[in-house]
Order: sequence, then structure tokens, then C-alpha cells
Amino acid sequence: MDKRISTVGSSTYQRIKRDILFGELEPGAKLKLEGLKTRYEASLSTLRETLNRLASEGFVDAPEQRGFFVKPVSRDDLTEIAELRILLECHALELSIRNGDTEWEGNLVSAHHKLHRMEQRLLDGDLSGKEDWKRYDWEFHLAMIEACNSENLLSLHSTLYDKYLRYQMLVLTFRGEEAAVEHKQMFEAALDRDTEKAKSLLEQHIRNGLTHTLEAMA
Amino acid sequence: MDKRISTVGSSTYQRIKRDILFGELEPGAKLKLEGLKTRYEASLSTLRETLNRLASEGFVDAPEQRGFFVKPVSRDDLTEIAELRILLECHALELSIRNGDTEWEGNLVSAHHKLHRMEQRLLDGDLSGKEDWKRYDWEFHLAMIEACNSENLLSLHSTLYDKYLRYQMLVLTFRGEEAAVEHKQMFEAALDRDTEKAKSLLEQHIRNGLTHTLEAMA
DNA sequence: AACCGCAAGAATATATGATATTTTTACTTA
DNA sequence: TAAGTAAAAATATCATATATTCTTGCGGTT
Repeated sequence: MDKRISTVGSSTYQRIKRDILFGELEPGAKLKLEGLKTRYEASLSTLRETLNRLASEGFVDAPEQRGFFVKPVSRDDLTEIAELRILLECHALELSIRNGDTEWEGNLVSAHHKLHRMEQRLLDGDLSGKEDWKRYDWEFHLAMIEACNSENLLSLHSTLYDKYLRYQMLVLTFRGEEAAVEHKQMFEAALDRDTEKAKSLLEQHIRNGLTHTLEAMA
Repeated sequence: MDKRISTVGSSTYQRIKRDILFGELEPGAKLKLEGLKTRYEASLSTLRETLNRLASEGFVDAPEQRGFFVKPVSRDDLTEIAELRILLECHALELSIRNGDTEWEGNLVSAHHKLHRMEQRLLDGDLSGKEDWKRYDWEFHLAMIEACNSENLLSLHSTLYDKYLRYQMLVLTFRGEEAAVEHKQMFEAALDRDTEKAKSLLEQHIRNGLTHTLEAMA
């Protein structure tokens, strides 16, 4: 279907970003170029390009002449990110519910189904697929807002989602049951085109996740 | 006061970004590395780092293996950006009015004063300072929301502001009188801590600018 | 005239090595 | 302990080289 994107640059970008999101590169850690070179088998130039991209997205700090560092984490930062995600995602959801056609509904049903199956498996104790869970959760949240009709909005949201995800991965404790119920309710409200209900459920969903993560961080 | 930031990298970044915002590099234009090399007197590696940063901020397109292009413009894109700016800036304004202390008020008064003076000069026909006007407008809008207490929000807003500004610069027609009045009203409402009024004035201010710019683009 | 495929030329992506600066670290001295 | 500094480490920048990948123009075909 889609031809594999396989330049050294883009794959290095994905790998480093992934390692930051999943905590394999620890918050605040110094990113020494020599080290990265052997770890990711890429040249200096390629690495610097990658790190510059990550820096402008906010996953890396790059103080002038002092190299690169994994972005540190903090409770305040997490709170800011969650609040922004609420603001943007609720807005996008409203637009999406207003504009979504049958195609959108179909995608949403499918995304929720896949997420739901995965959640059942997780609740049954099969913890083999942390990465998969992340993917399905992302695809569900994306499917909800995908019809918002604003590329700019989707792109900002995607970055925020990743930042928020990083904190979840850091504390590594899931809300399993509750989150699954919330997903289901949101999903149904969206399909019903009940904008206000869907928005308030989504806000509560993110806020619950925030509280949960903040507690785990303490 | 502030020590001059003068690495080749950061100054190249600022110059290219400025040239995109002010239309000196035309929307959609191919950015050939050889050309940039002579124009900005920087090496290939430095240029690629810079272009990667600009690409992830959305000022440059970088399709795989096909080099770099100045981000094209479109009416839809402008509309999306204006709507997002309304969403984020109004939200930030609300927080700022809630949290702002006397220090914030002082800054705001000063920023408005400077902007106002500049607007008077412009209305008197002294069109010498397009760049300056931009700076004062920016400083005013920033001063309004600066107390919102969210670095993440301020950073997103700053990028959006620049994207919006680019369209204004492209059509090069100012709303002079009206904009000046709107600025004054917003300013006063903010100082009065009249959140709802300030927000709705701000929304209208941006929406008017959008309409105006869209008309000029047609 | 429109369409196809292909070779030459242009441009990009990536790597390597070199140099000038700046930042850190470690050590010395007051 | 504080301050100062020389050596070591790391960064920023550049020039060059090579392999790939685009783009373009030319014939040949329908």
C-alpha cells in the first residue's frame, strides 16, 4: 500500500523520538553526538538535522553551543500539556461532529472496535502489547477528530498527544477499566452527534488521566 | 543587557524565517541548497539544520528526497490559522486576566502605549516602519496573554502569530484606524479584568483581520 | 499530438574528516 | 573554600566526496 519511507534521516528521527516517548532516553539526559552516532548508526550531519527537528517540536532542548538534551519533565509541564490537549481536542471534536460524514462514522466505529478489543485483552492480563495499546488509543482519538477539517489543528494536536503520552509511559500505570468505559461513552456520544456530551466526556477523560498520572509521579 | 546570540545557525534561522514571513522568499518557491548557500553564506549542513527546524514549525515543506520549498499559502490555510489563533489567544487571555498581577498591568500599559504611538504615526502617513509596526503589534498581543502561566501555550501562540502575520505581510494592506480602536478597547477591557468582553473583542479583532486579509487575497 | 521509456544531468541525502570555538573538567594556588 | 586556569572534551561549522533519487529532454511509438 504505502511505500516504505526509508531514508536514514526519517528513520533516525522516528527512532529517537520513540526512545524519548518511551523513556528509553531519560528526561534531562545529555545527548552526546558521539554516543548517538554509534547507537543509531547515522552520521553527524543526519543526527544534527534530526535533533534540530525534535528541538523545535519540543522533545529536545538545545541551548546554544551546549549540545542537546532530552526535554526534562515536570508536573507543571504535564499540567500545561493536558490543559492544551483539552482545549484543542475538544474544539476539534466539536468541528468533527459537525462535519463528519458517513465515512468518518465508519472509521470511528472501526477504530473504537480495535481499541476496545485491545483493552479487553489488557484487562485480561495480557500485557504483551504496550506499543500496540498506544497505537490503538492514538488511532481512536484521531478518528474522533479527524473530520475537523483543519490540517493545522490536527498537526498541533498530534504533537500534544505525543507529549502527553510520554508522561503516561513514564509512570507506566494504566487506568484500564475506567479508561475503557470513558472511551466507550465518548464514542457513543460522538456517533449520536451529541456535541456537548462528547466534549464534556472527553474533557473529563483527559482530566482523569492527568490526575492519575500526577499521582503516580508523586 | 542580553548577550548577542551570534552563532551562524541561529542567525541563518532568523534571516530565512524573516524572509519567509515578509514574502522575500515567495510562497511555494523551491529552496535550492546551492542558492541559499551563497545568499546566506552558510554551509550545507548548517542550512539543512535550519530548514529542518523551519519545516517542523510549518514554514517550509520538505517532501522526502525532493528538497525544501517555502510553504505555499491558501485561503483555507489562513482561515485555519486565524481560527486557531482565536482559540488559543482567547484562552490565554482569560488565564492571563485571571492571573495577571500589577507587574503584568504595567507591561501591558507600556506595550499599548508604544503600539498606540506607532499607530498614530502610521495614520499620519508615516509608513516608514513596517517592521516596527509588526514588532509593536506583537509585543502588545504578547503582553496581553503573557501572564497565562503556560510556556507551552505561549510557544504555540507565537508560532501561530507568525503564520498569521505572514499573510498580513503578503497582502500589505493595513486596517489602520479600525485596528487601532480595537486594540484600545481590548486593552481597556483587559485592564478592567472584564474577561468576557476582552475575549469577545479579541475574537472580533482577529476575525476582522481575517476577513480583511481574505478580501485582499481575492 | 499525446504517451511511453530511458539516458544524461541536476539535486539531494548521507558520510567523513578537518578546524575554530566554547564548555567542562581537573588541578593548582591563594 | 574560592578562584583561576590549562588541558581535555564537545560543539558548531565547513569543505568534500559518493551514492541515490529526481528531473528533463529526446526519440520512438501509437
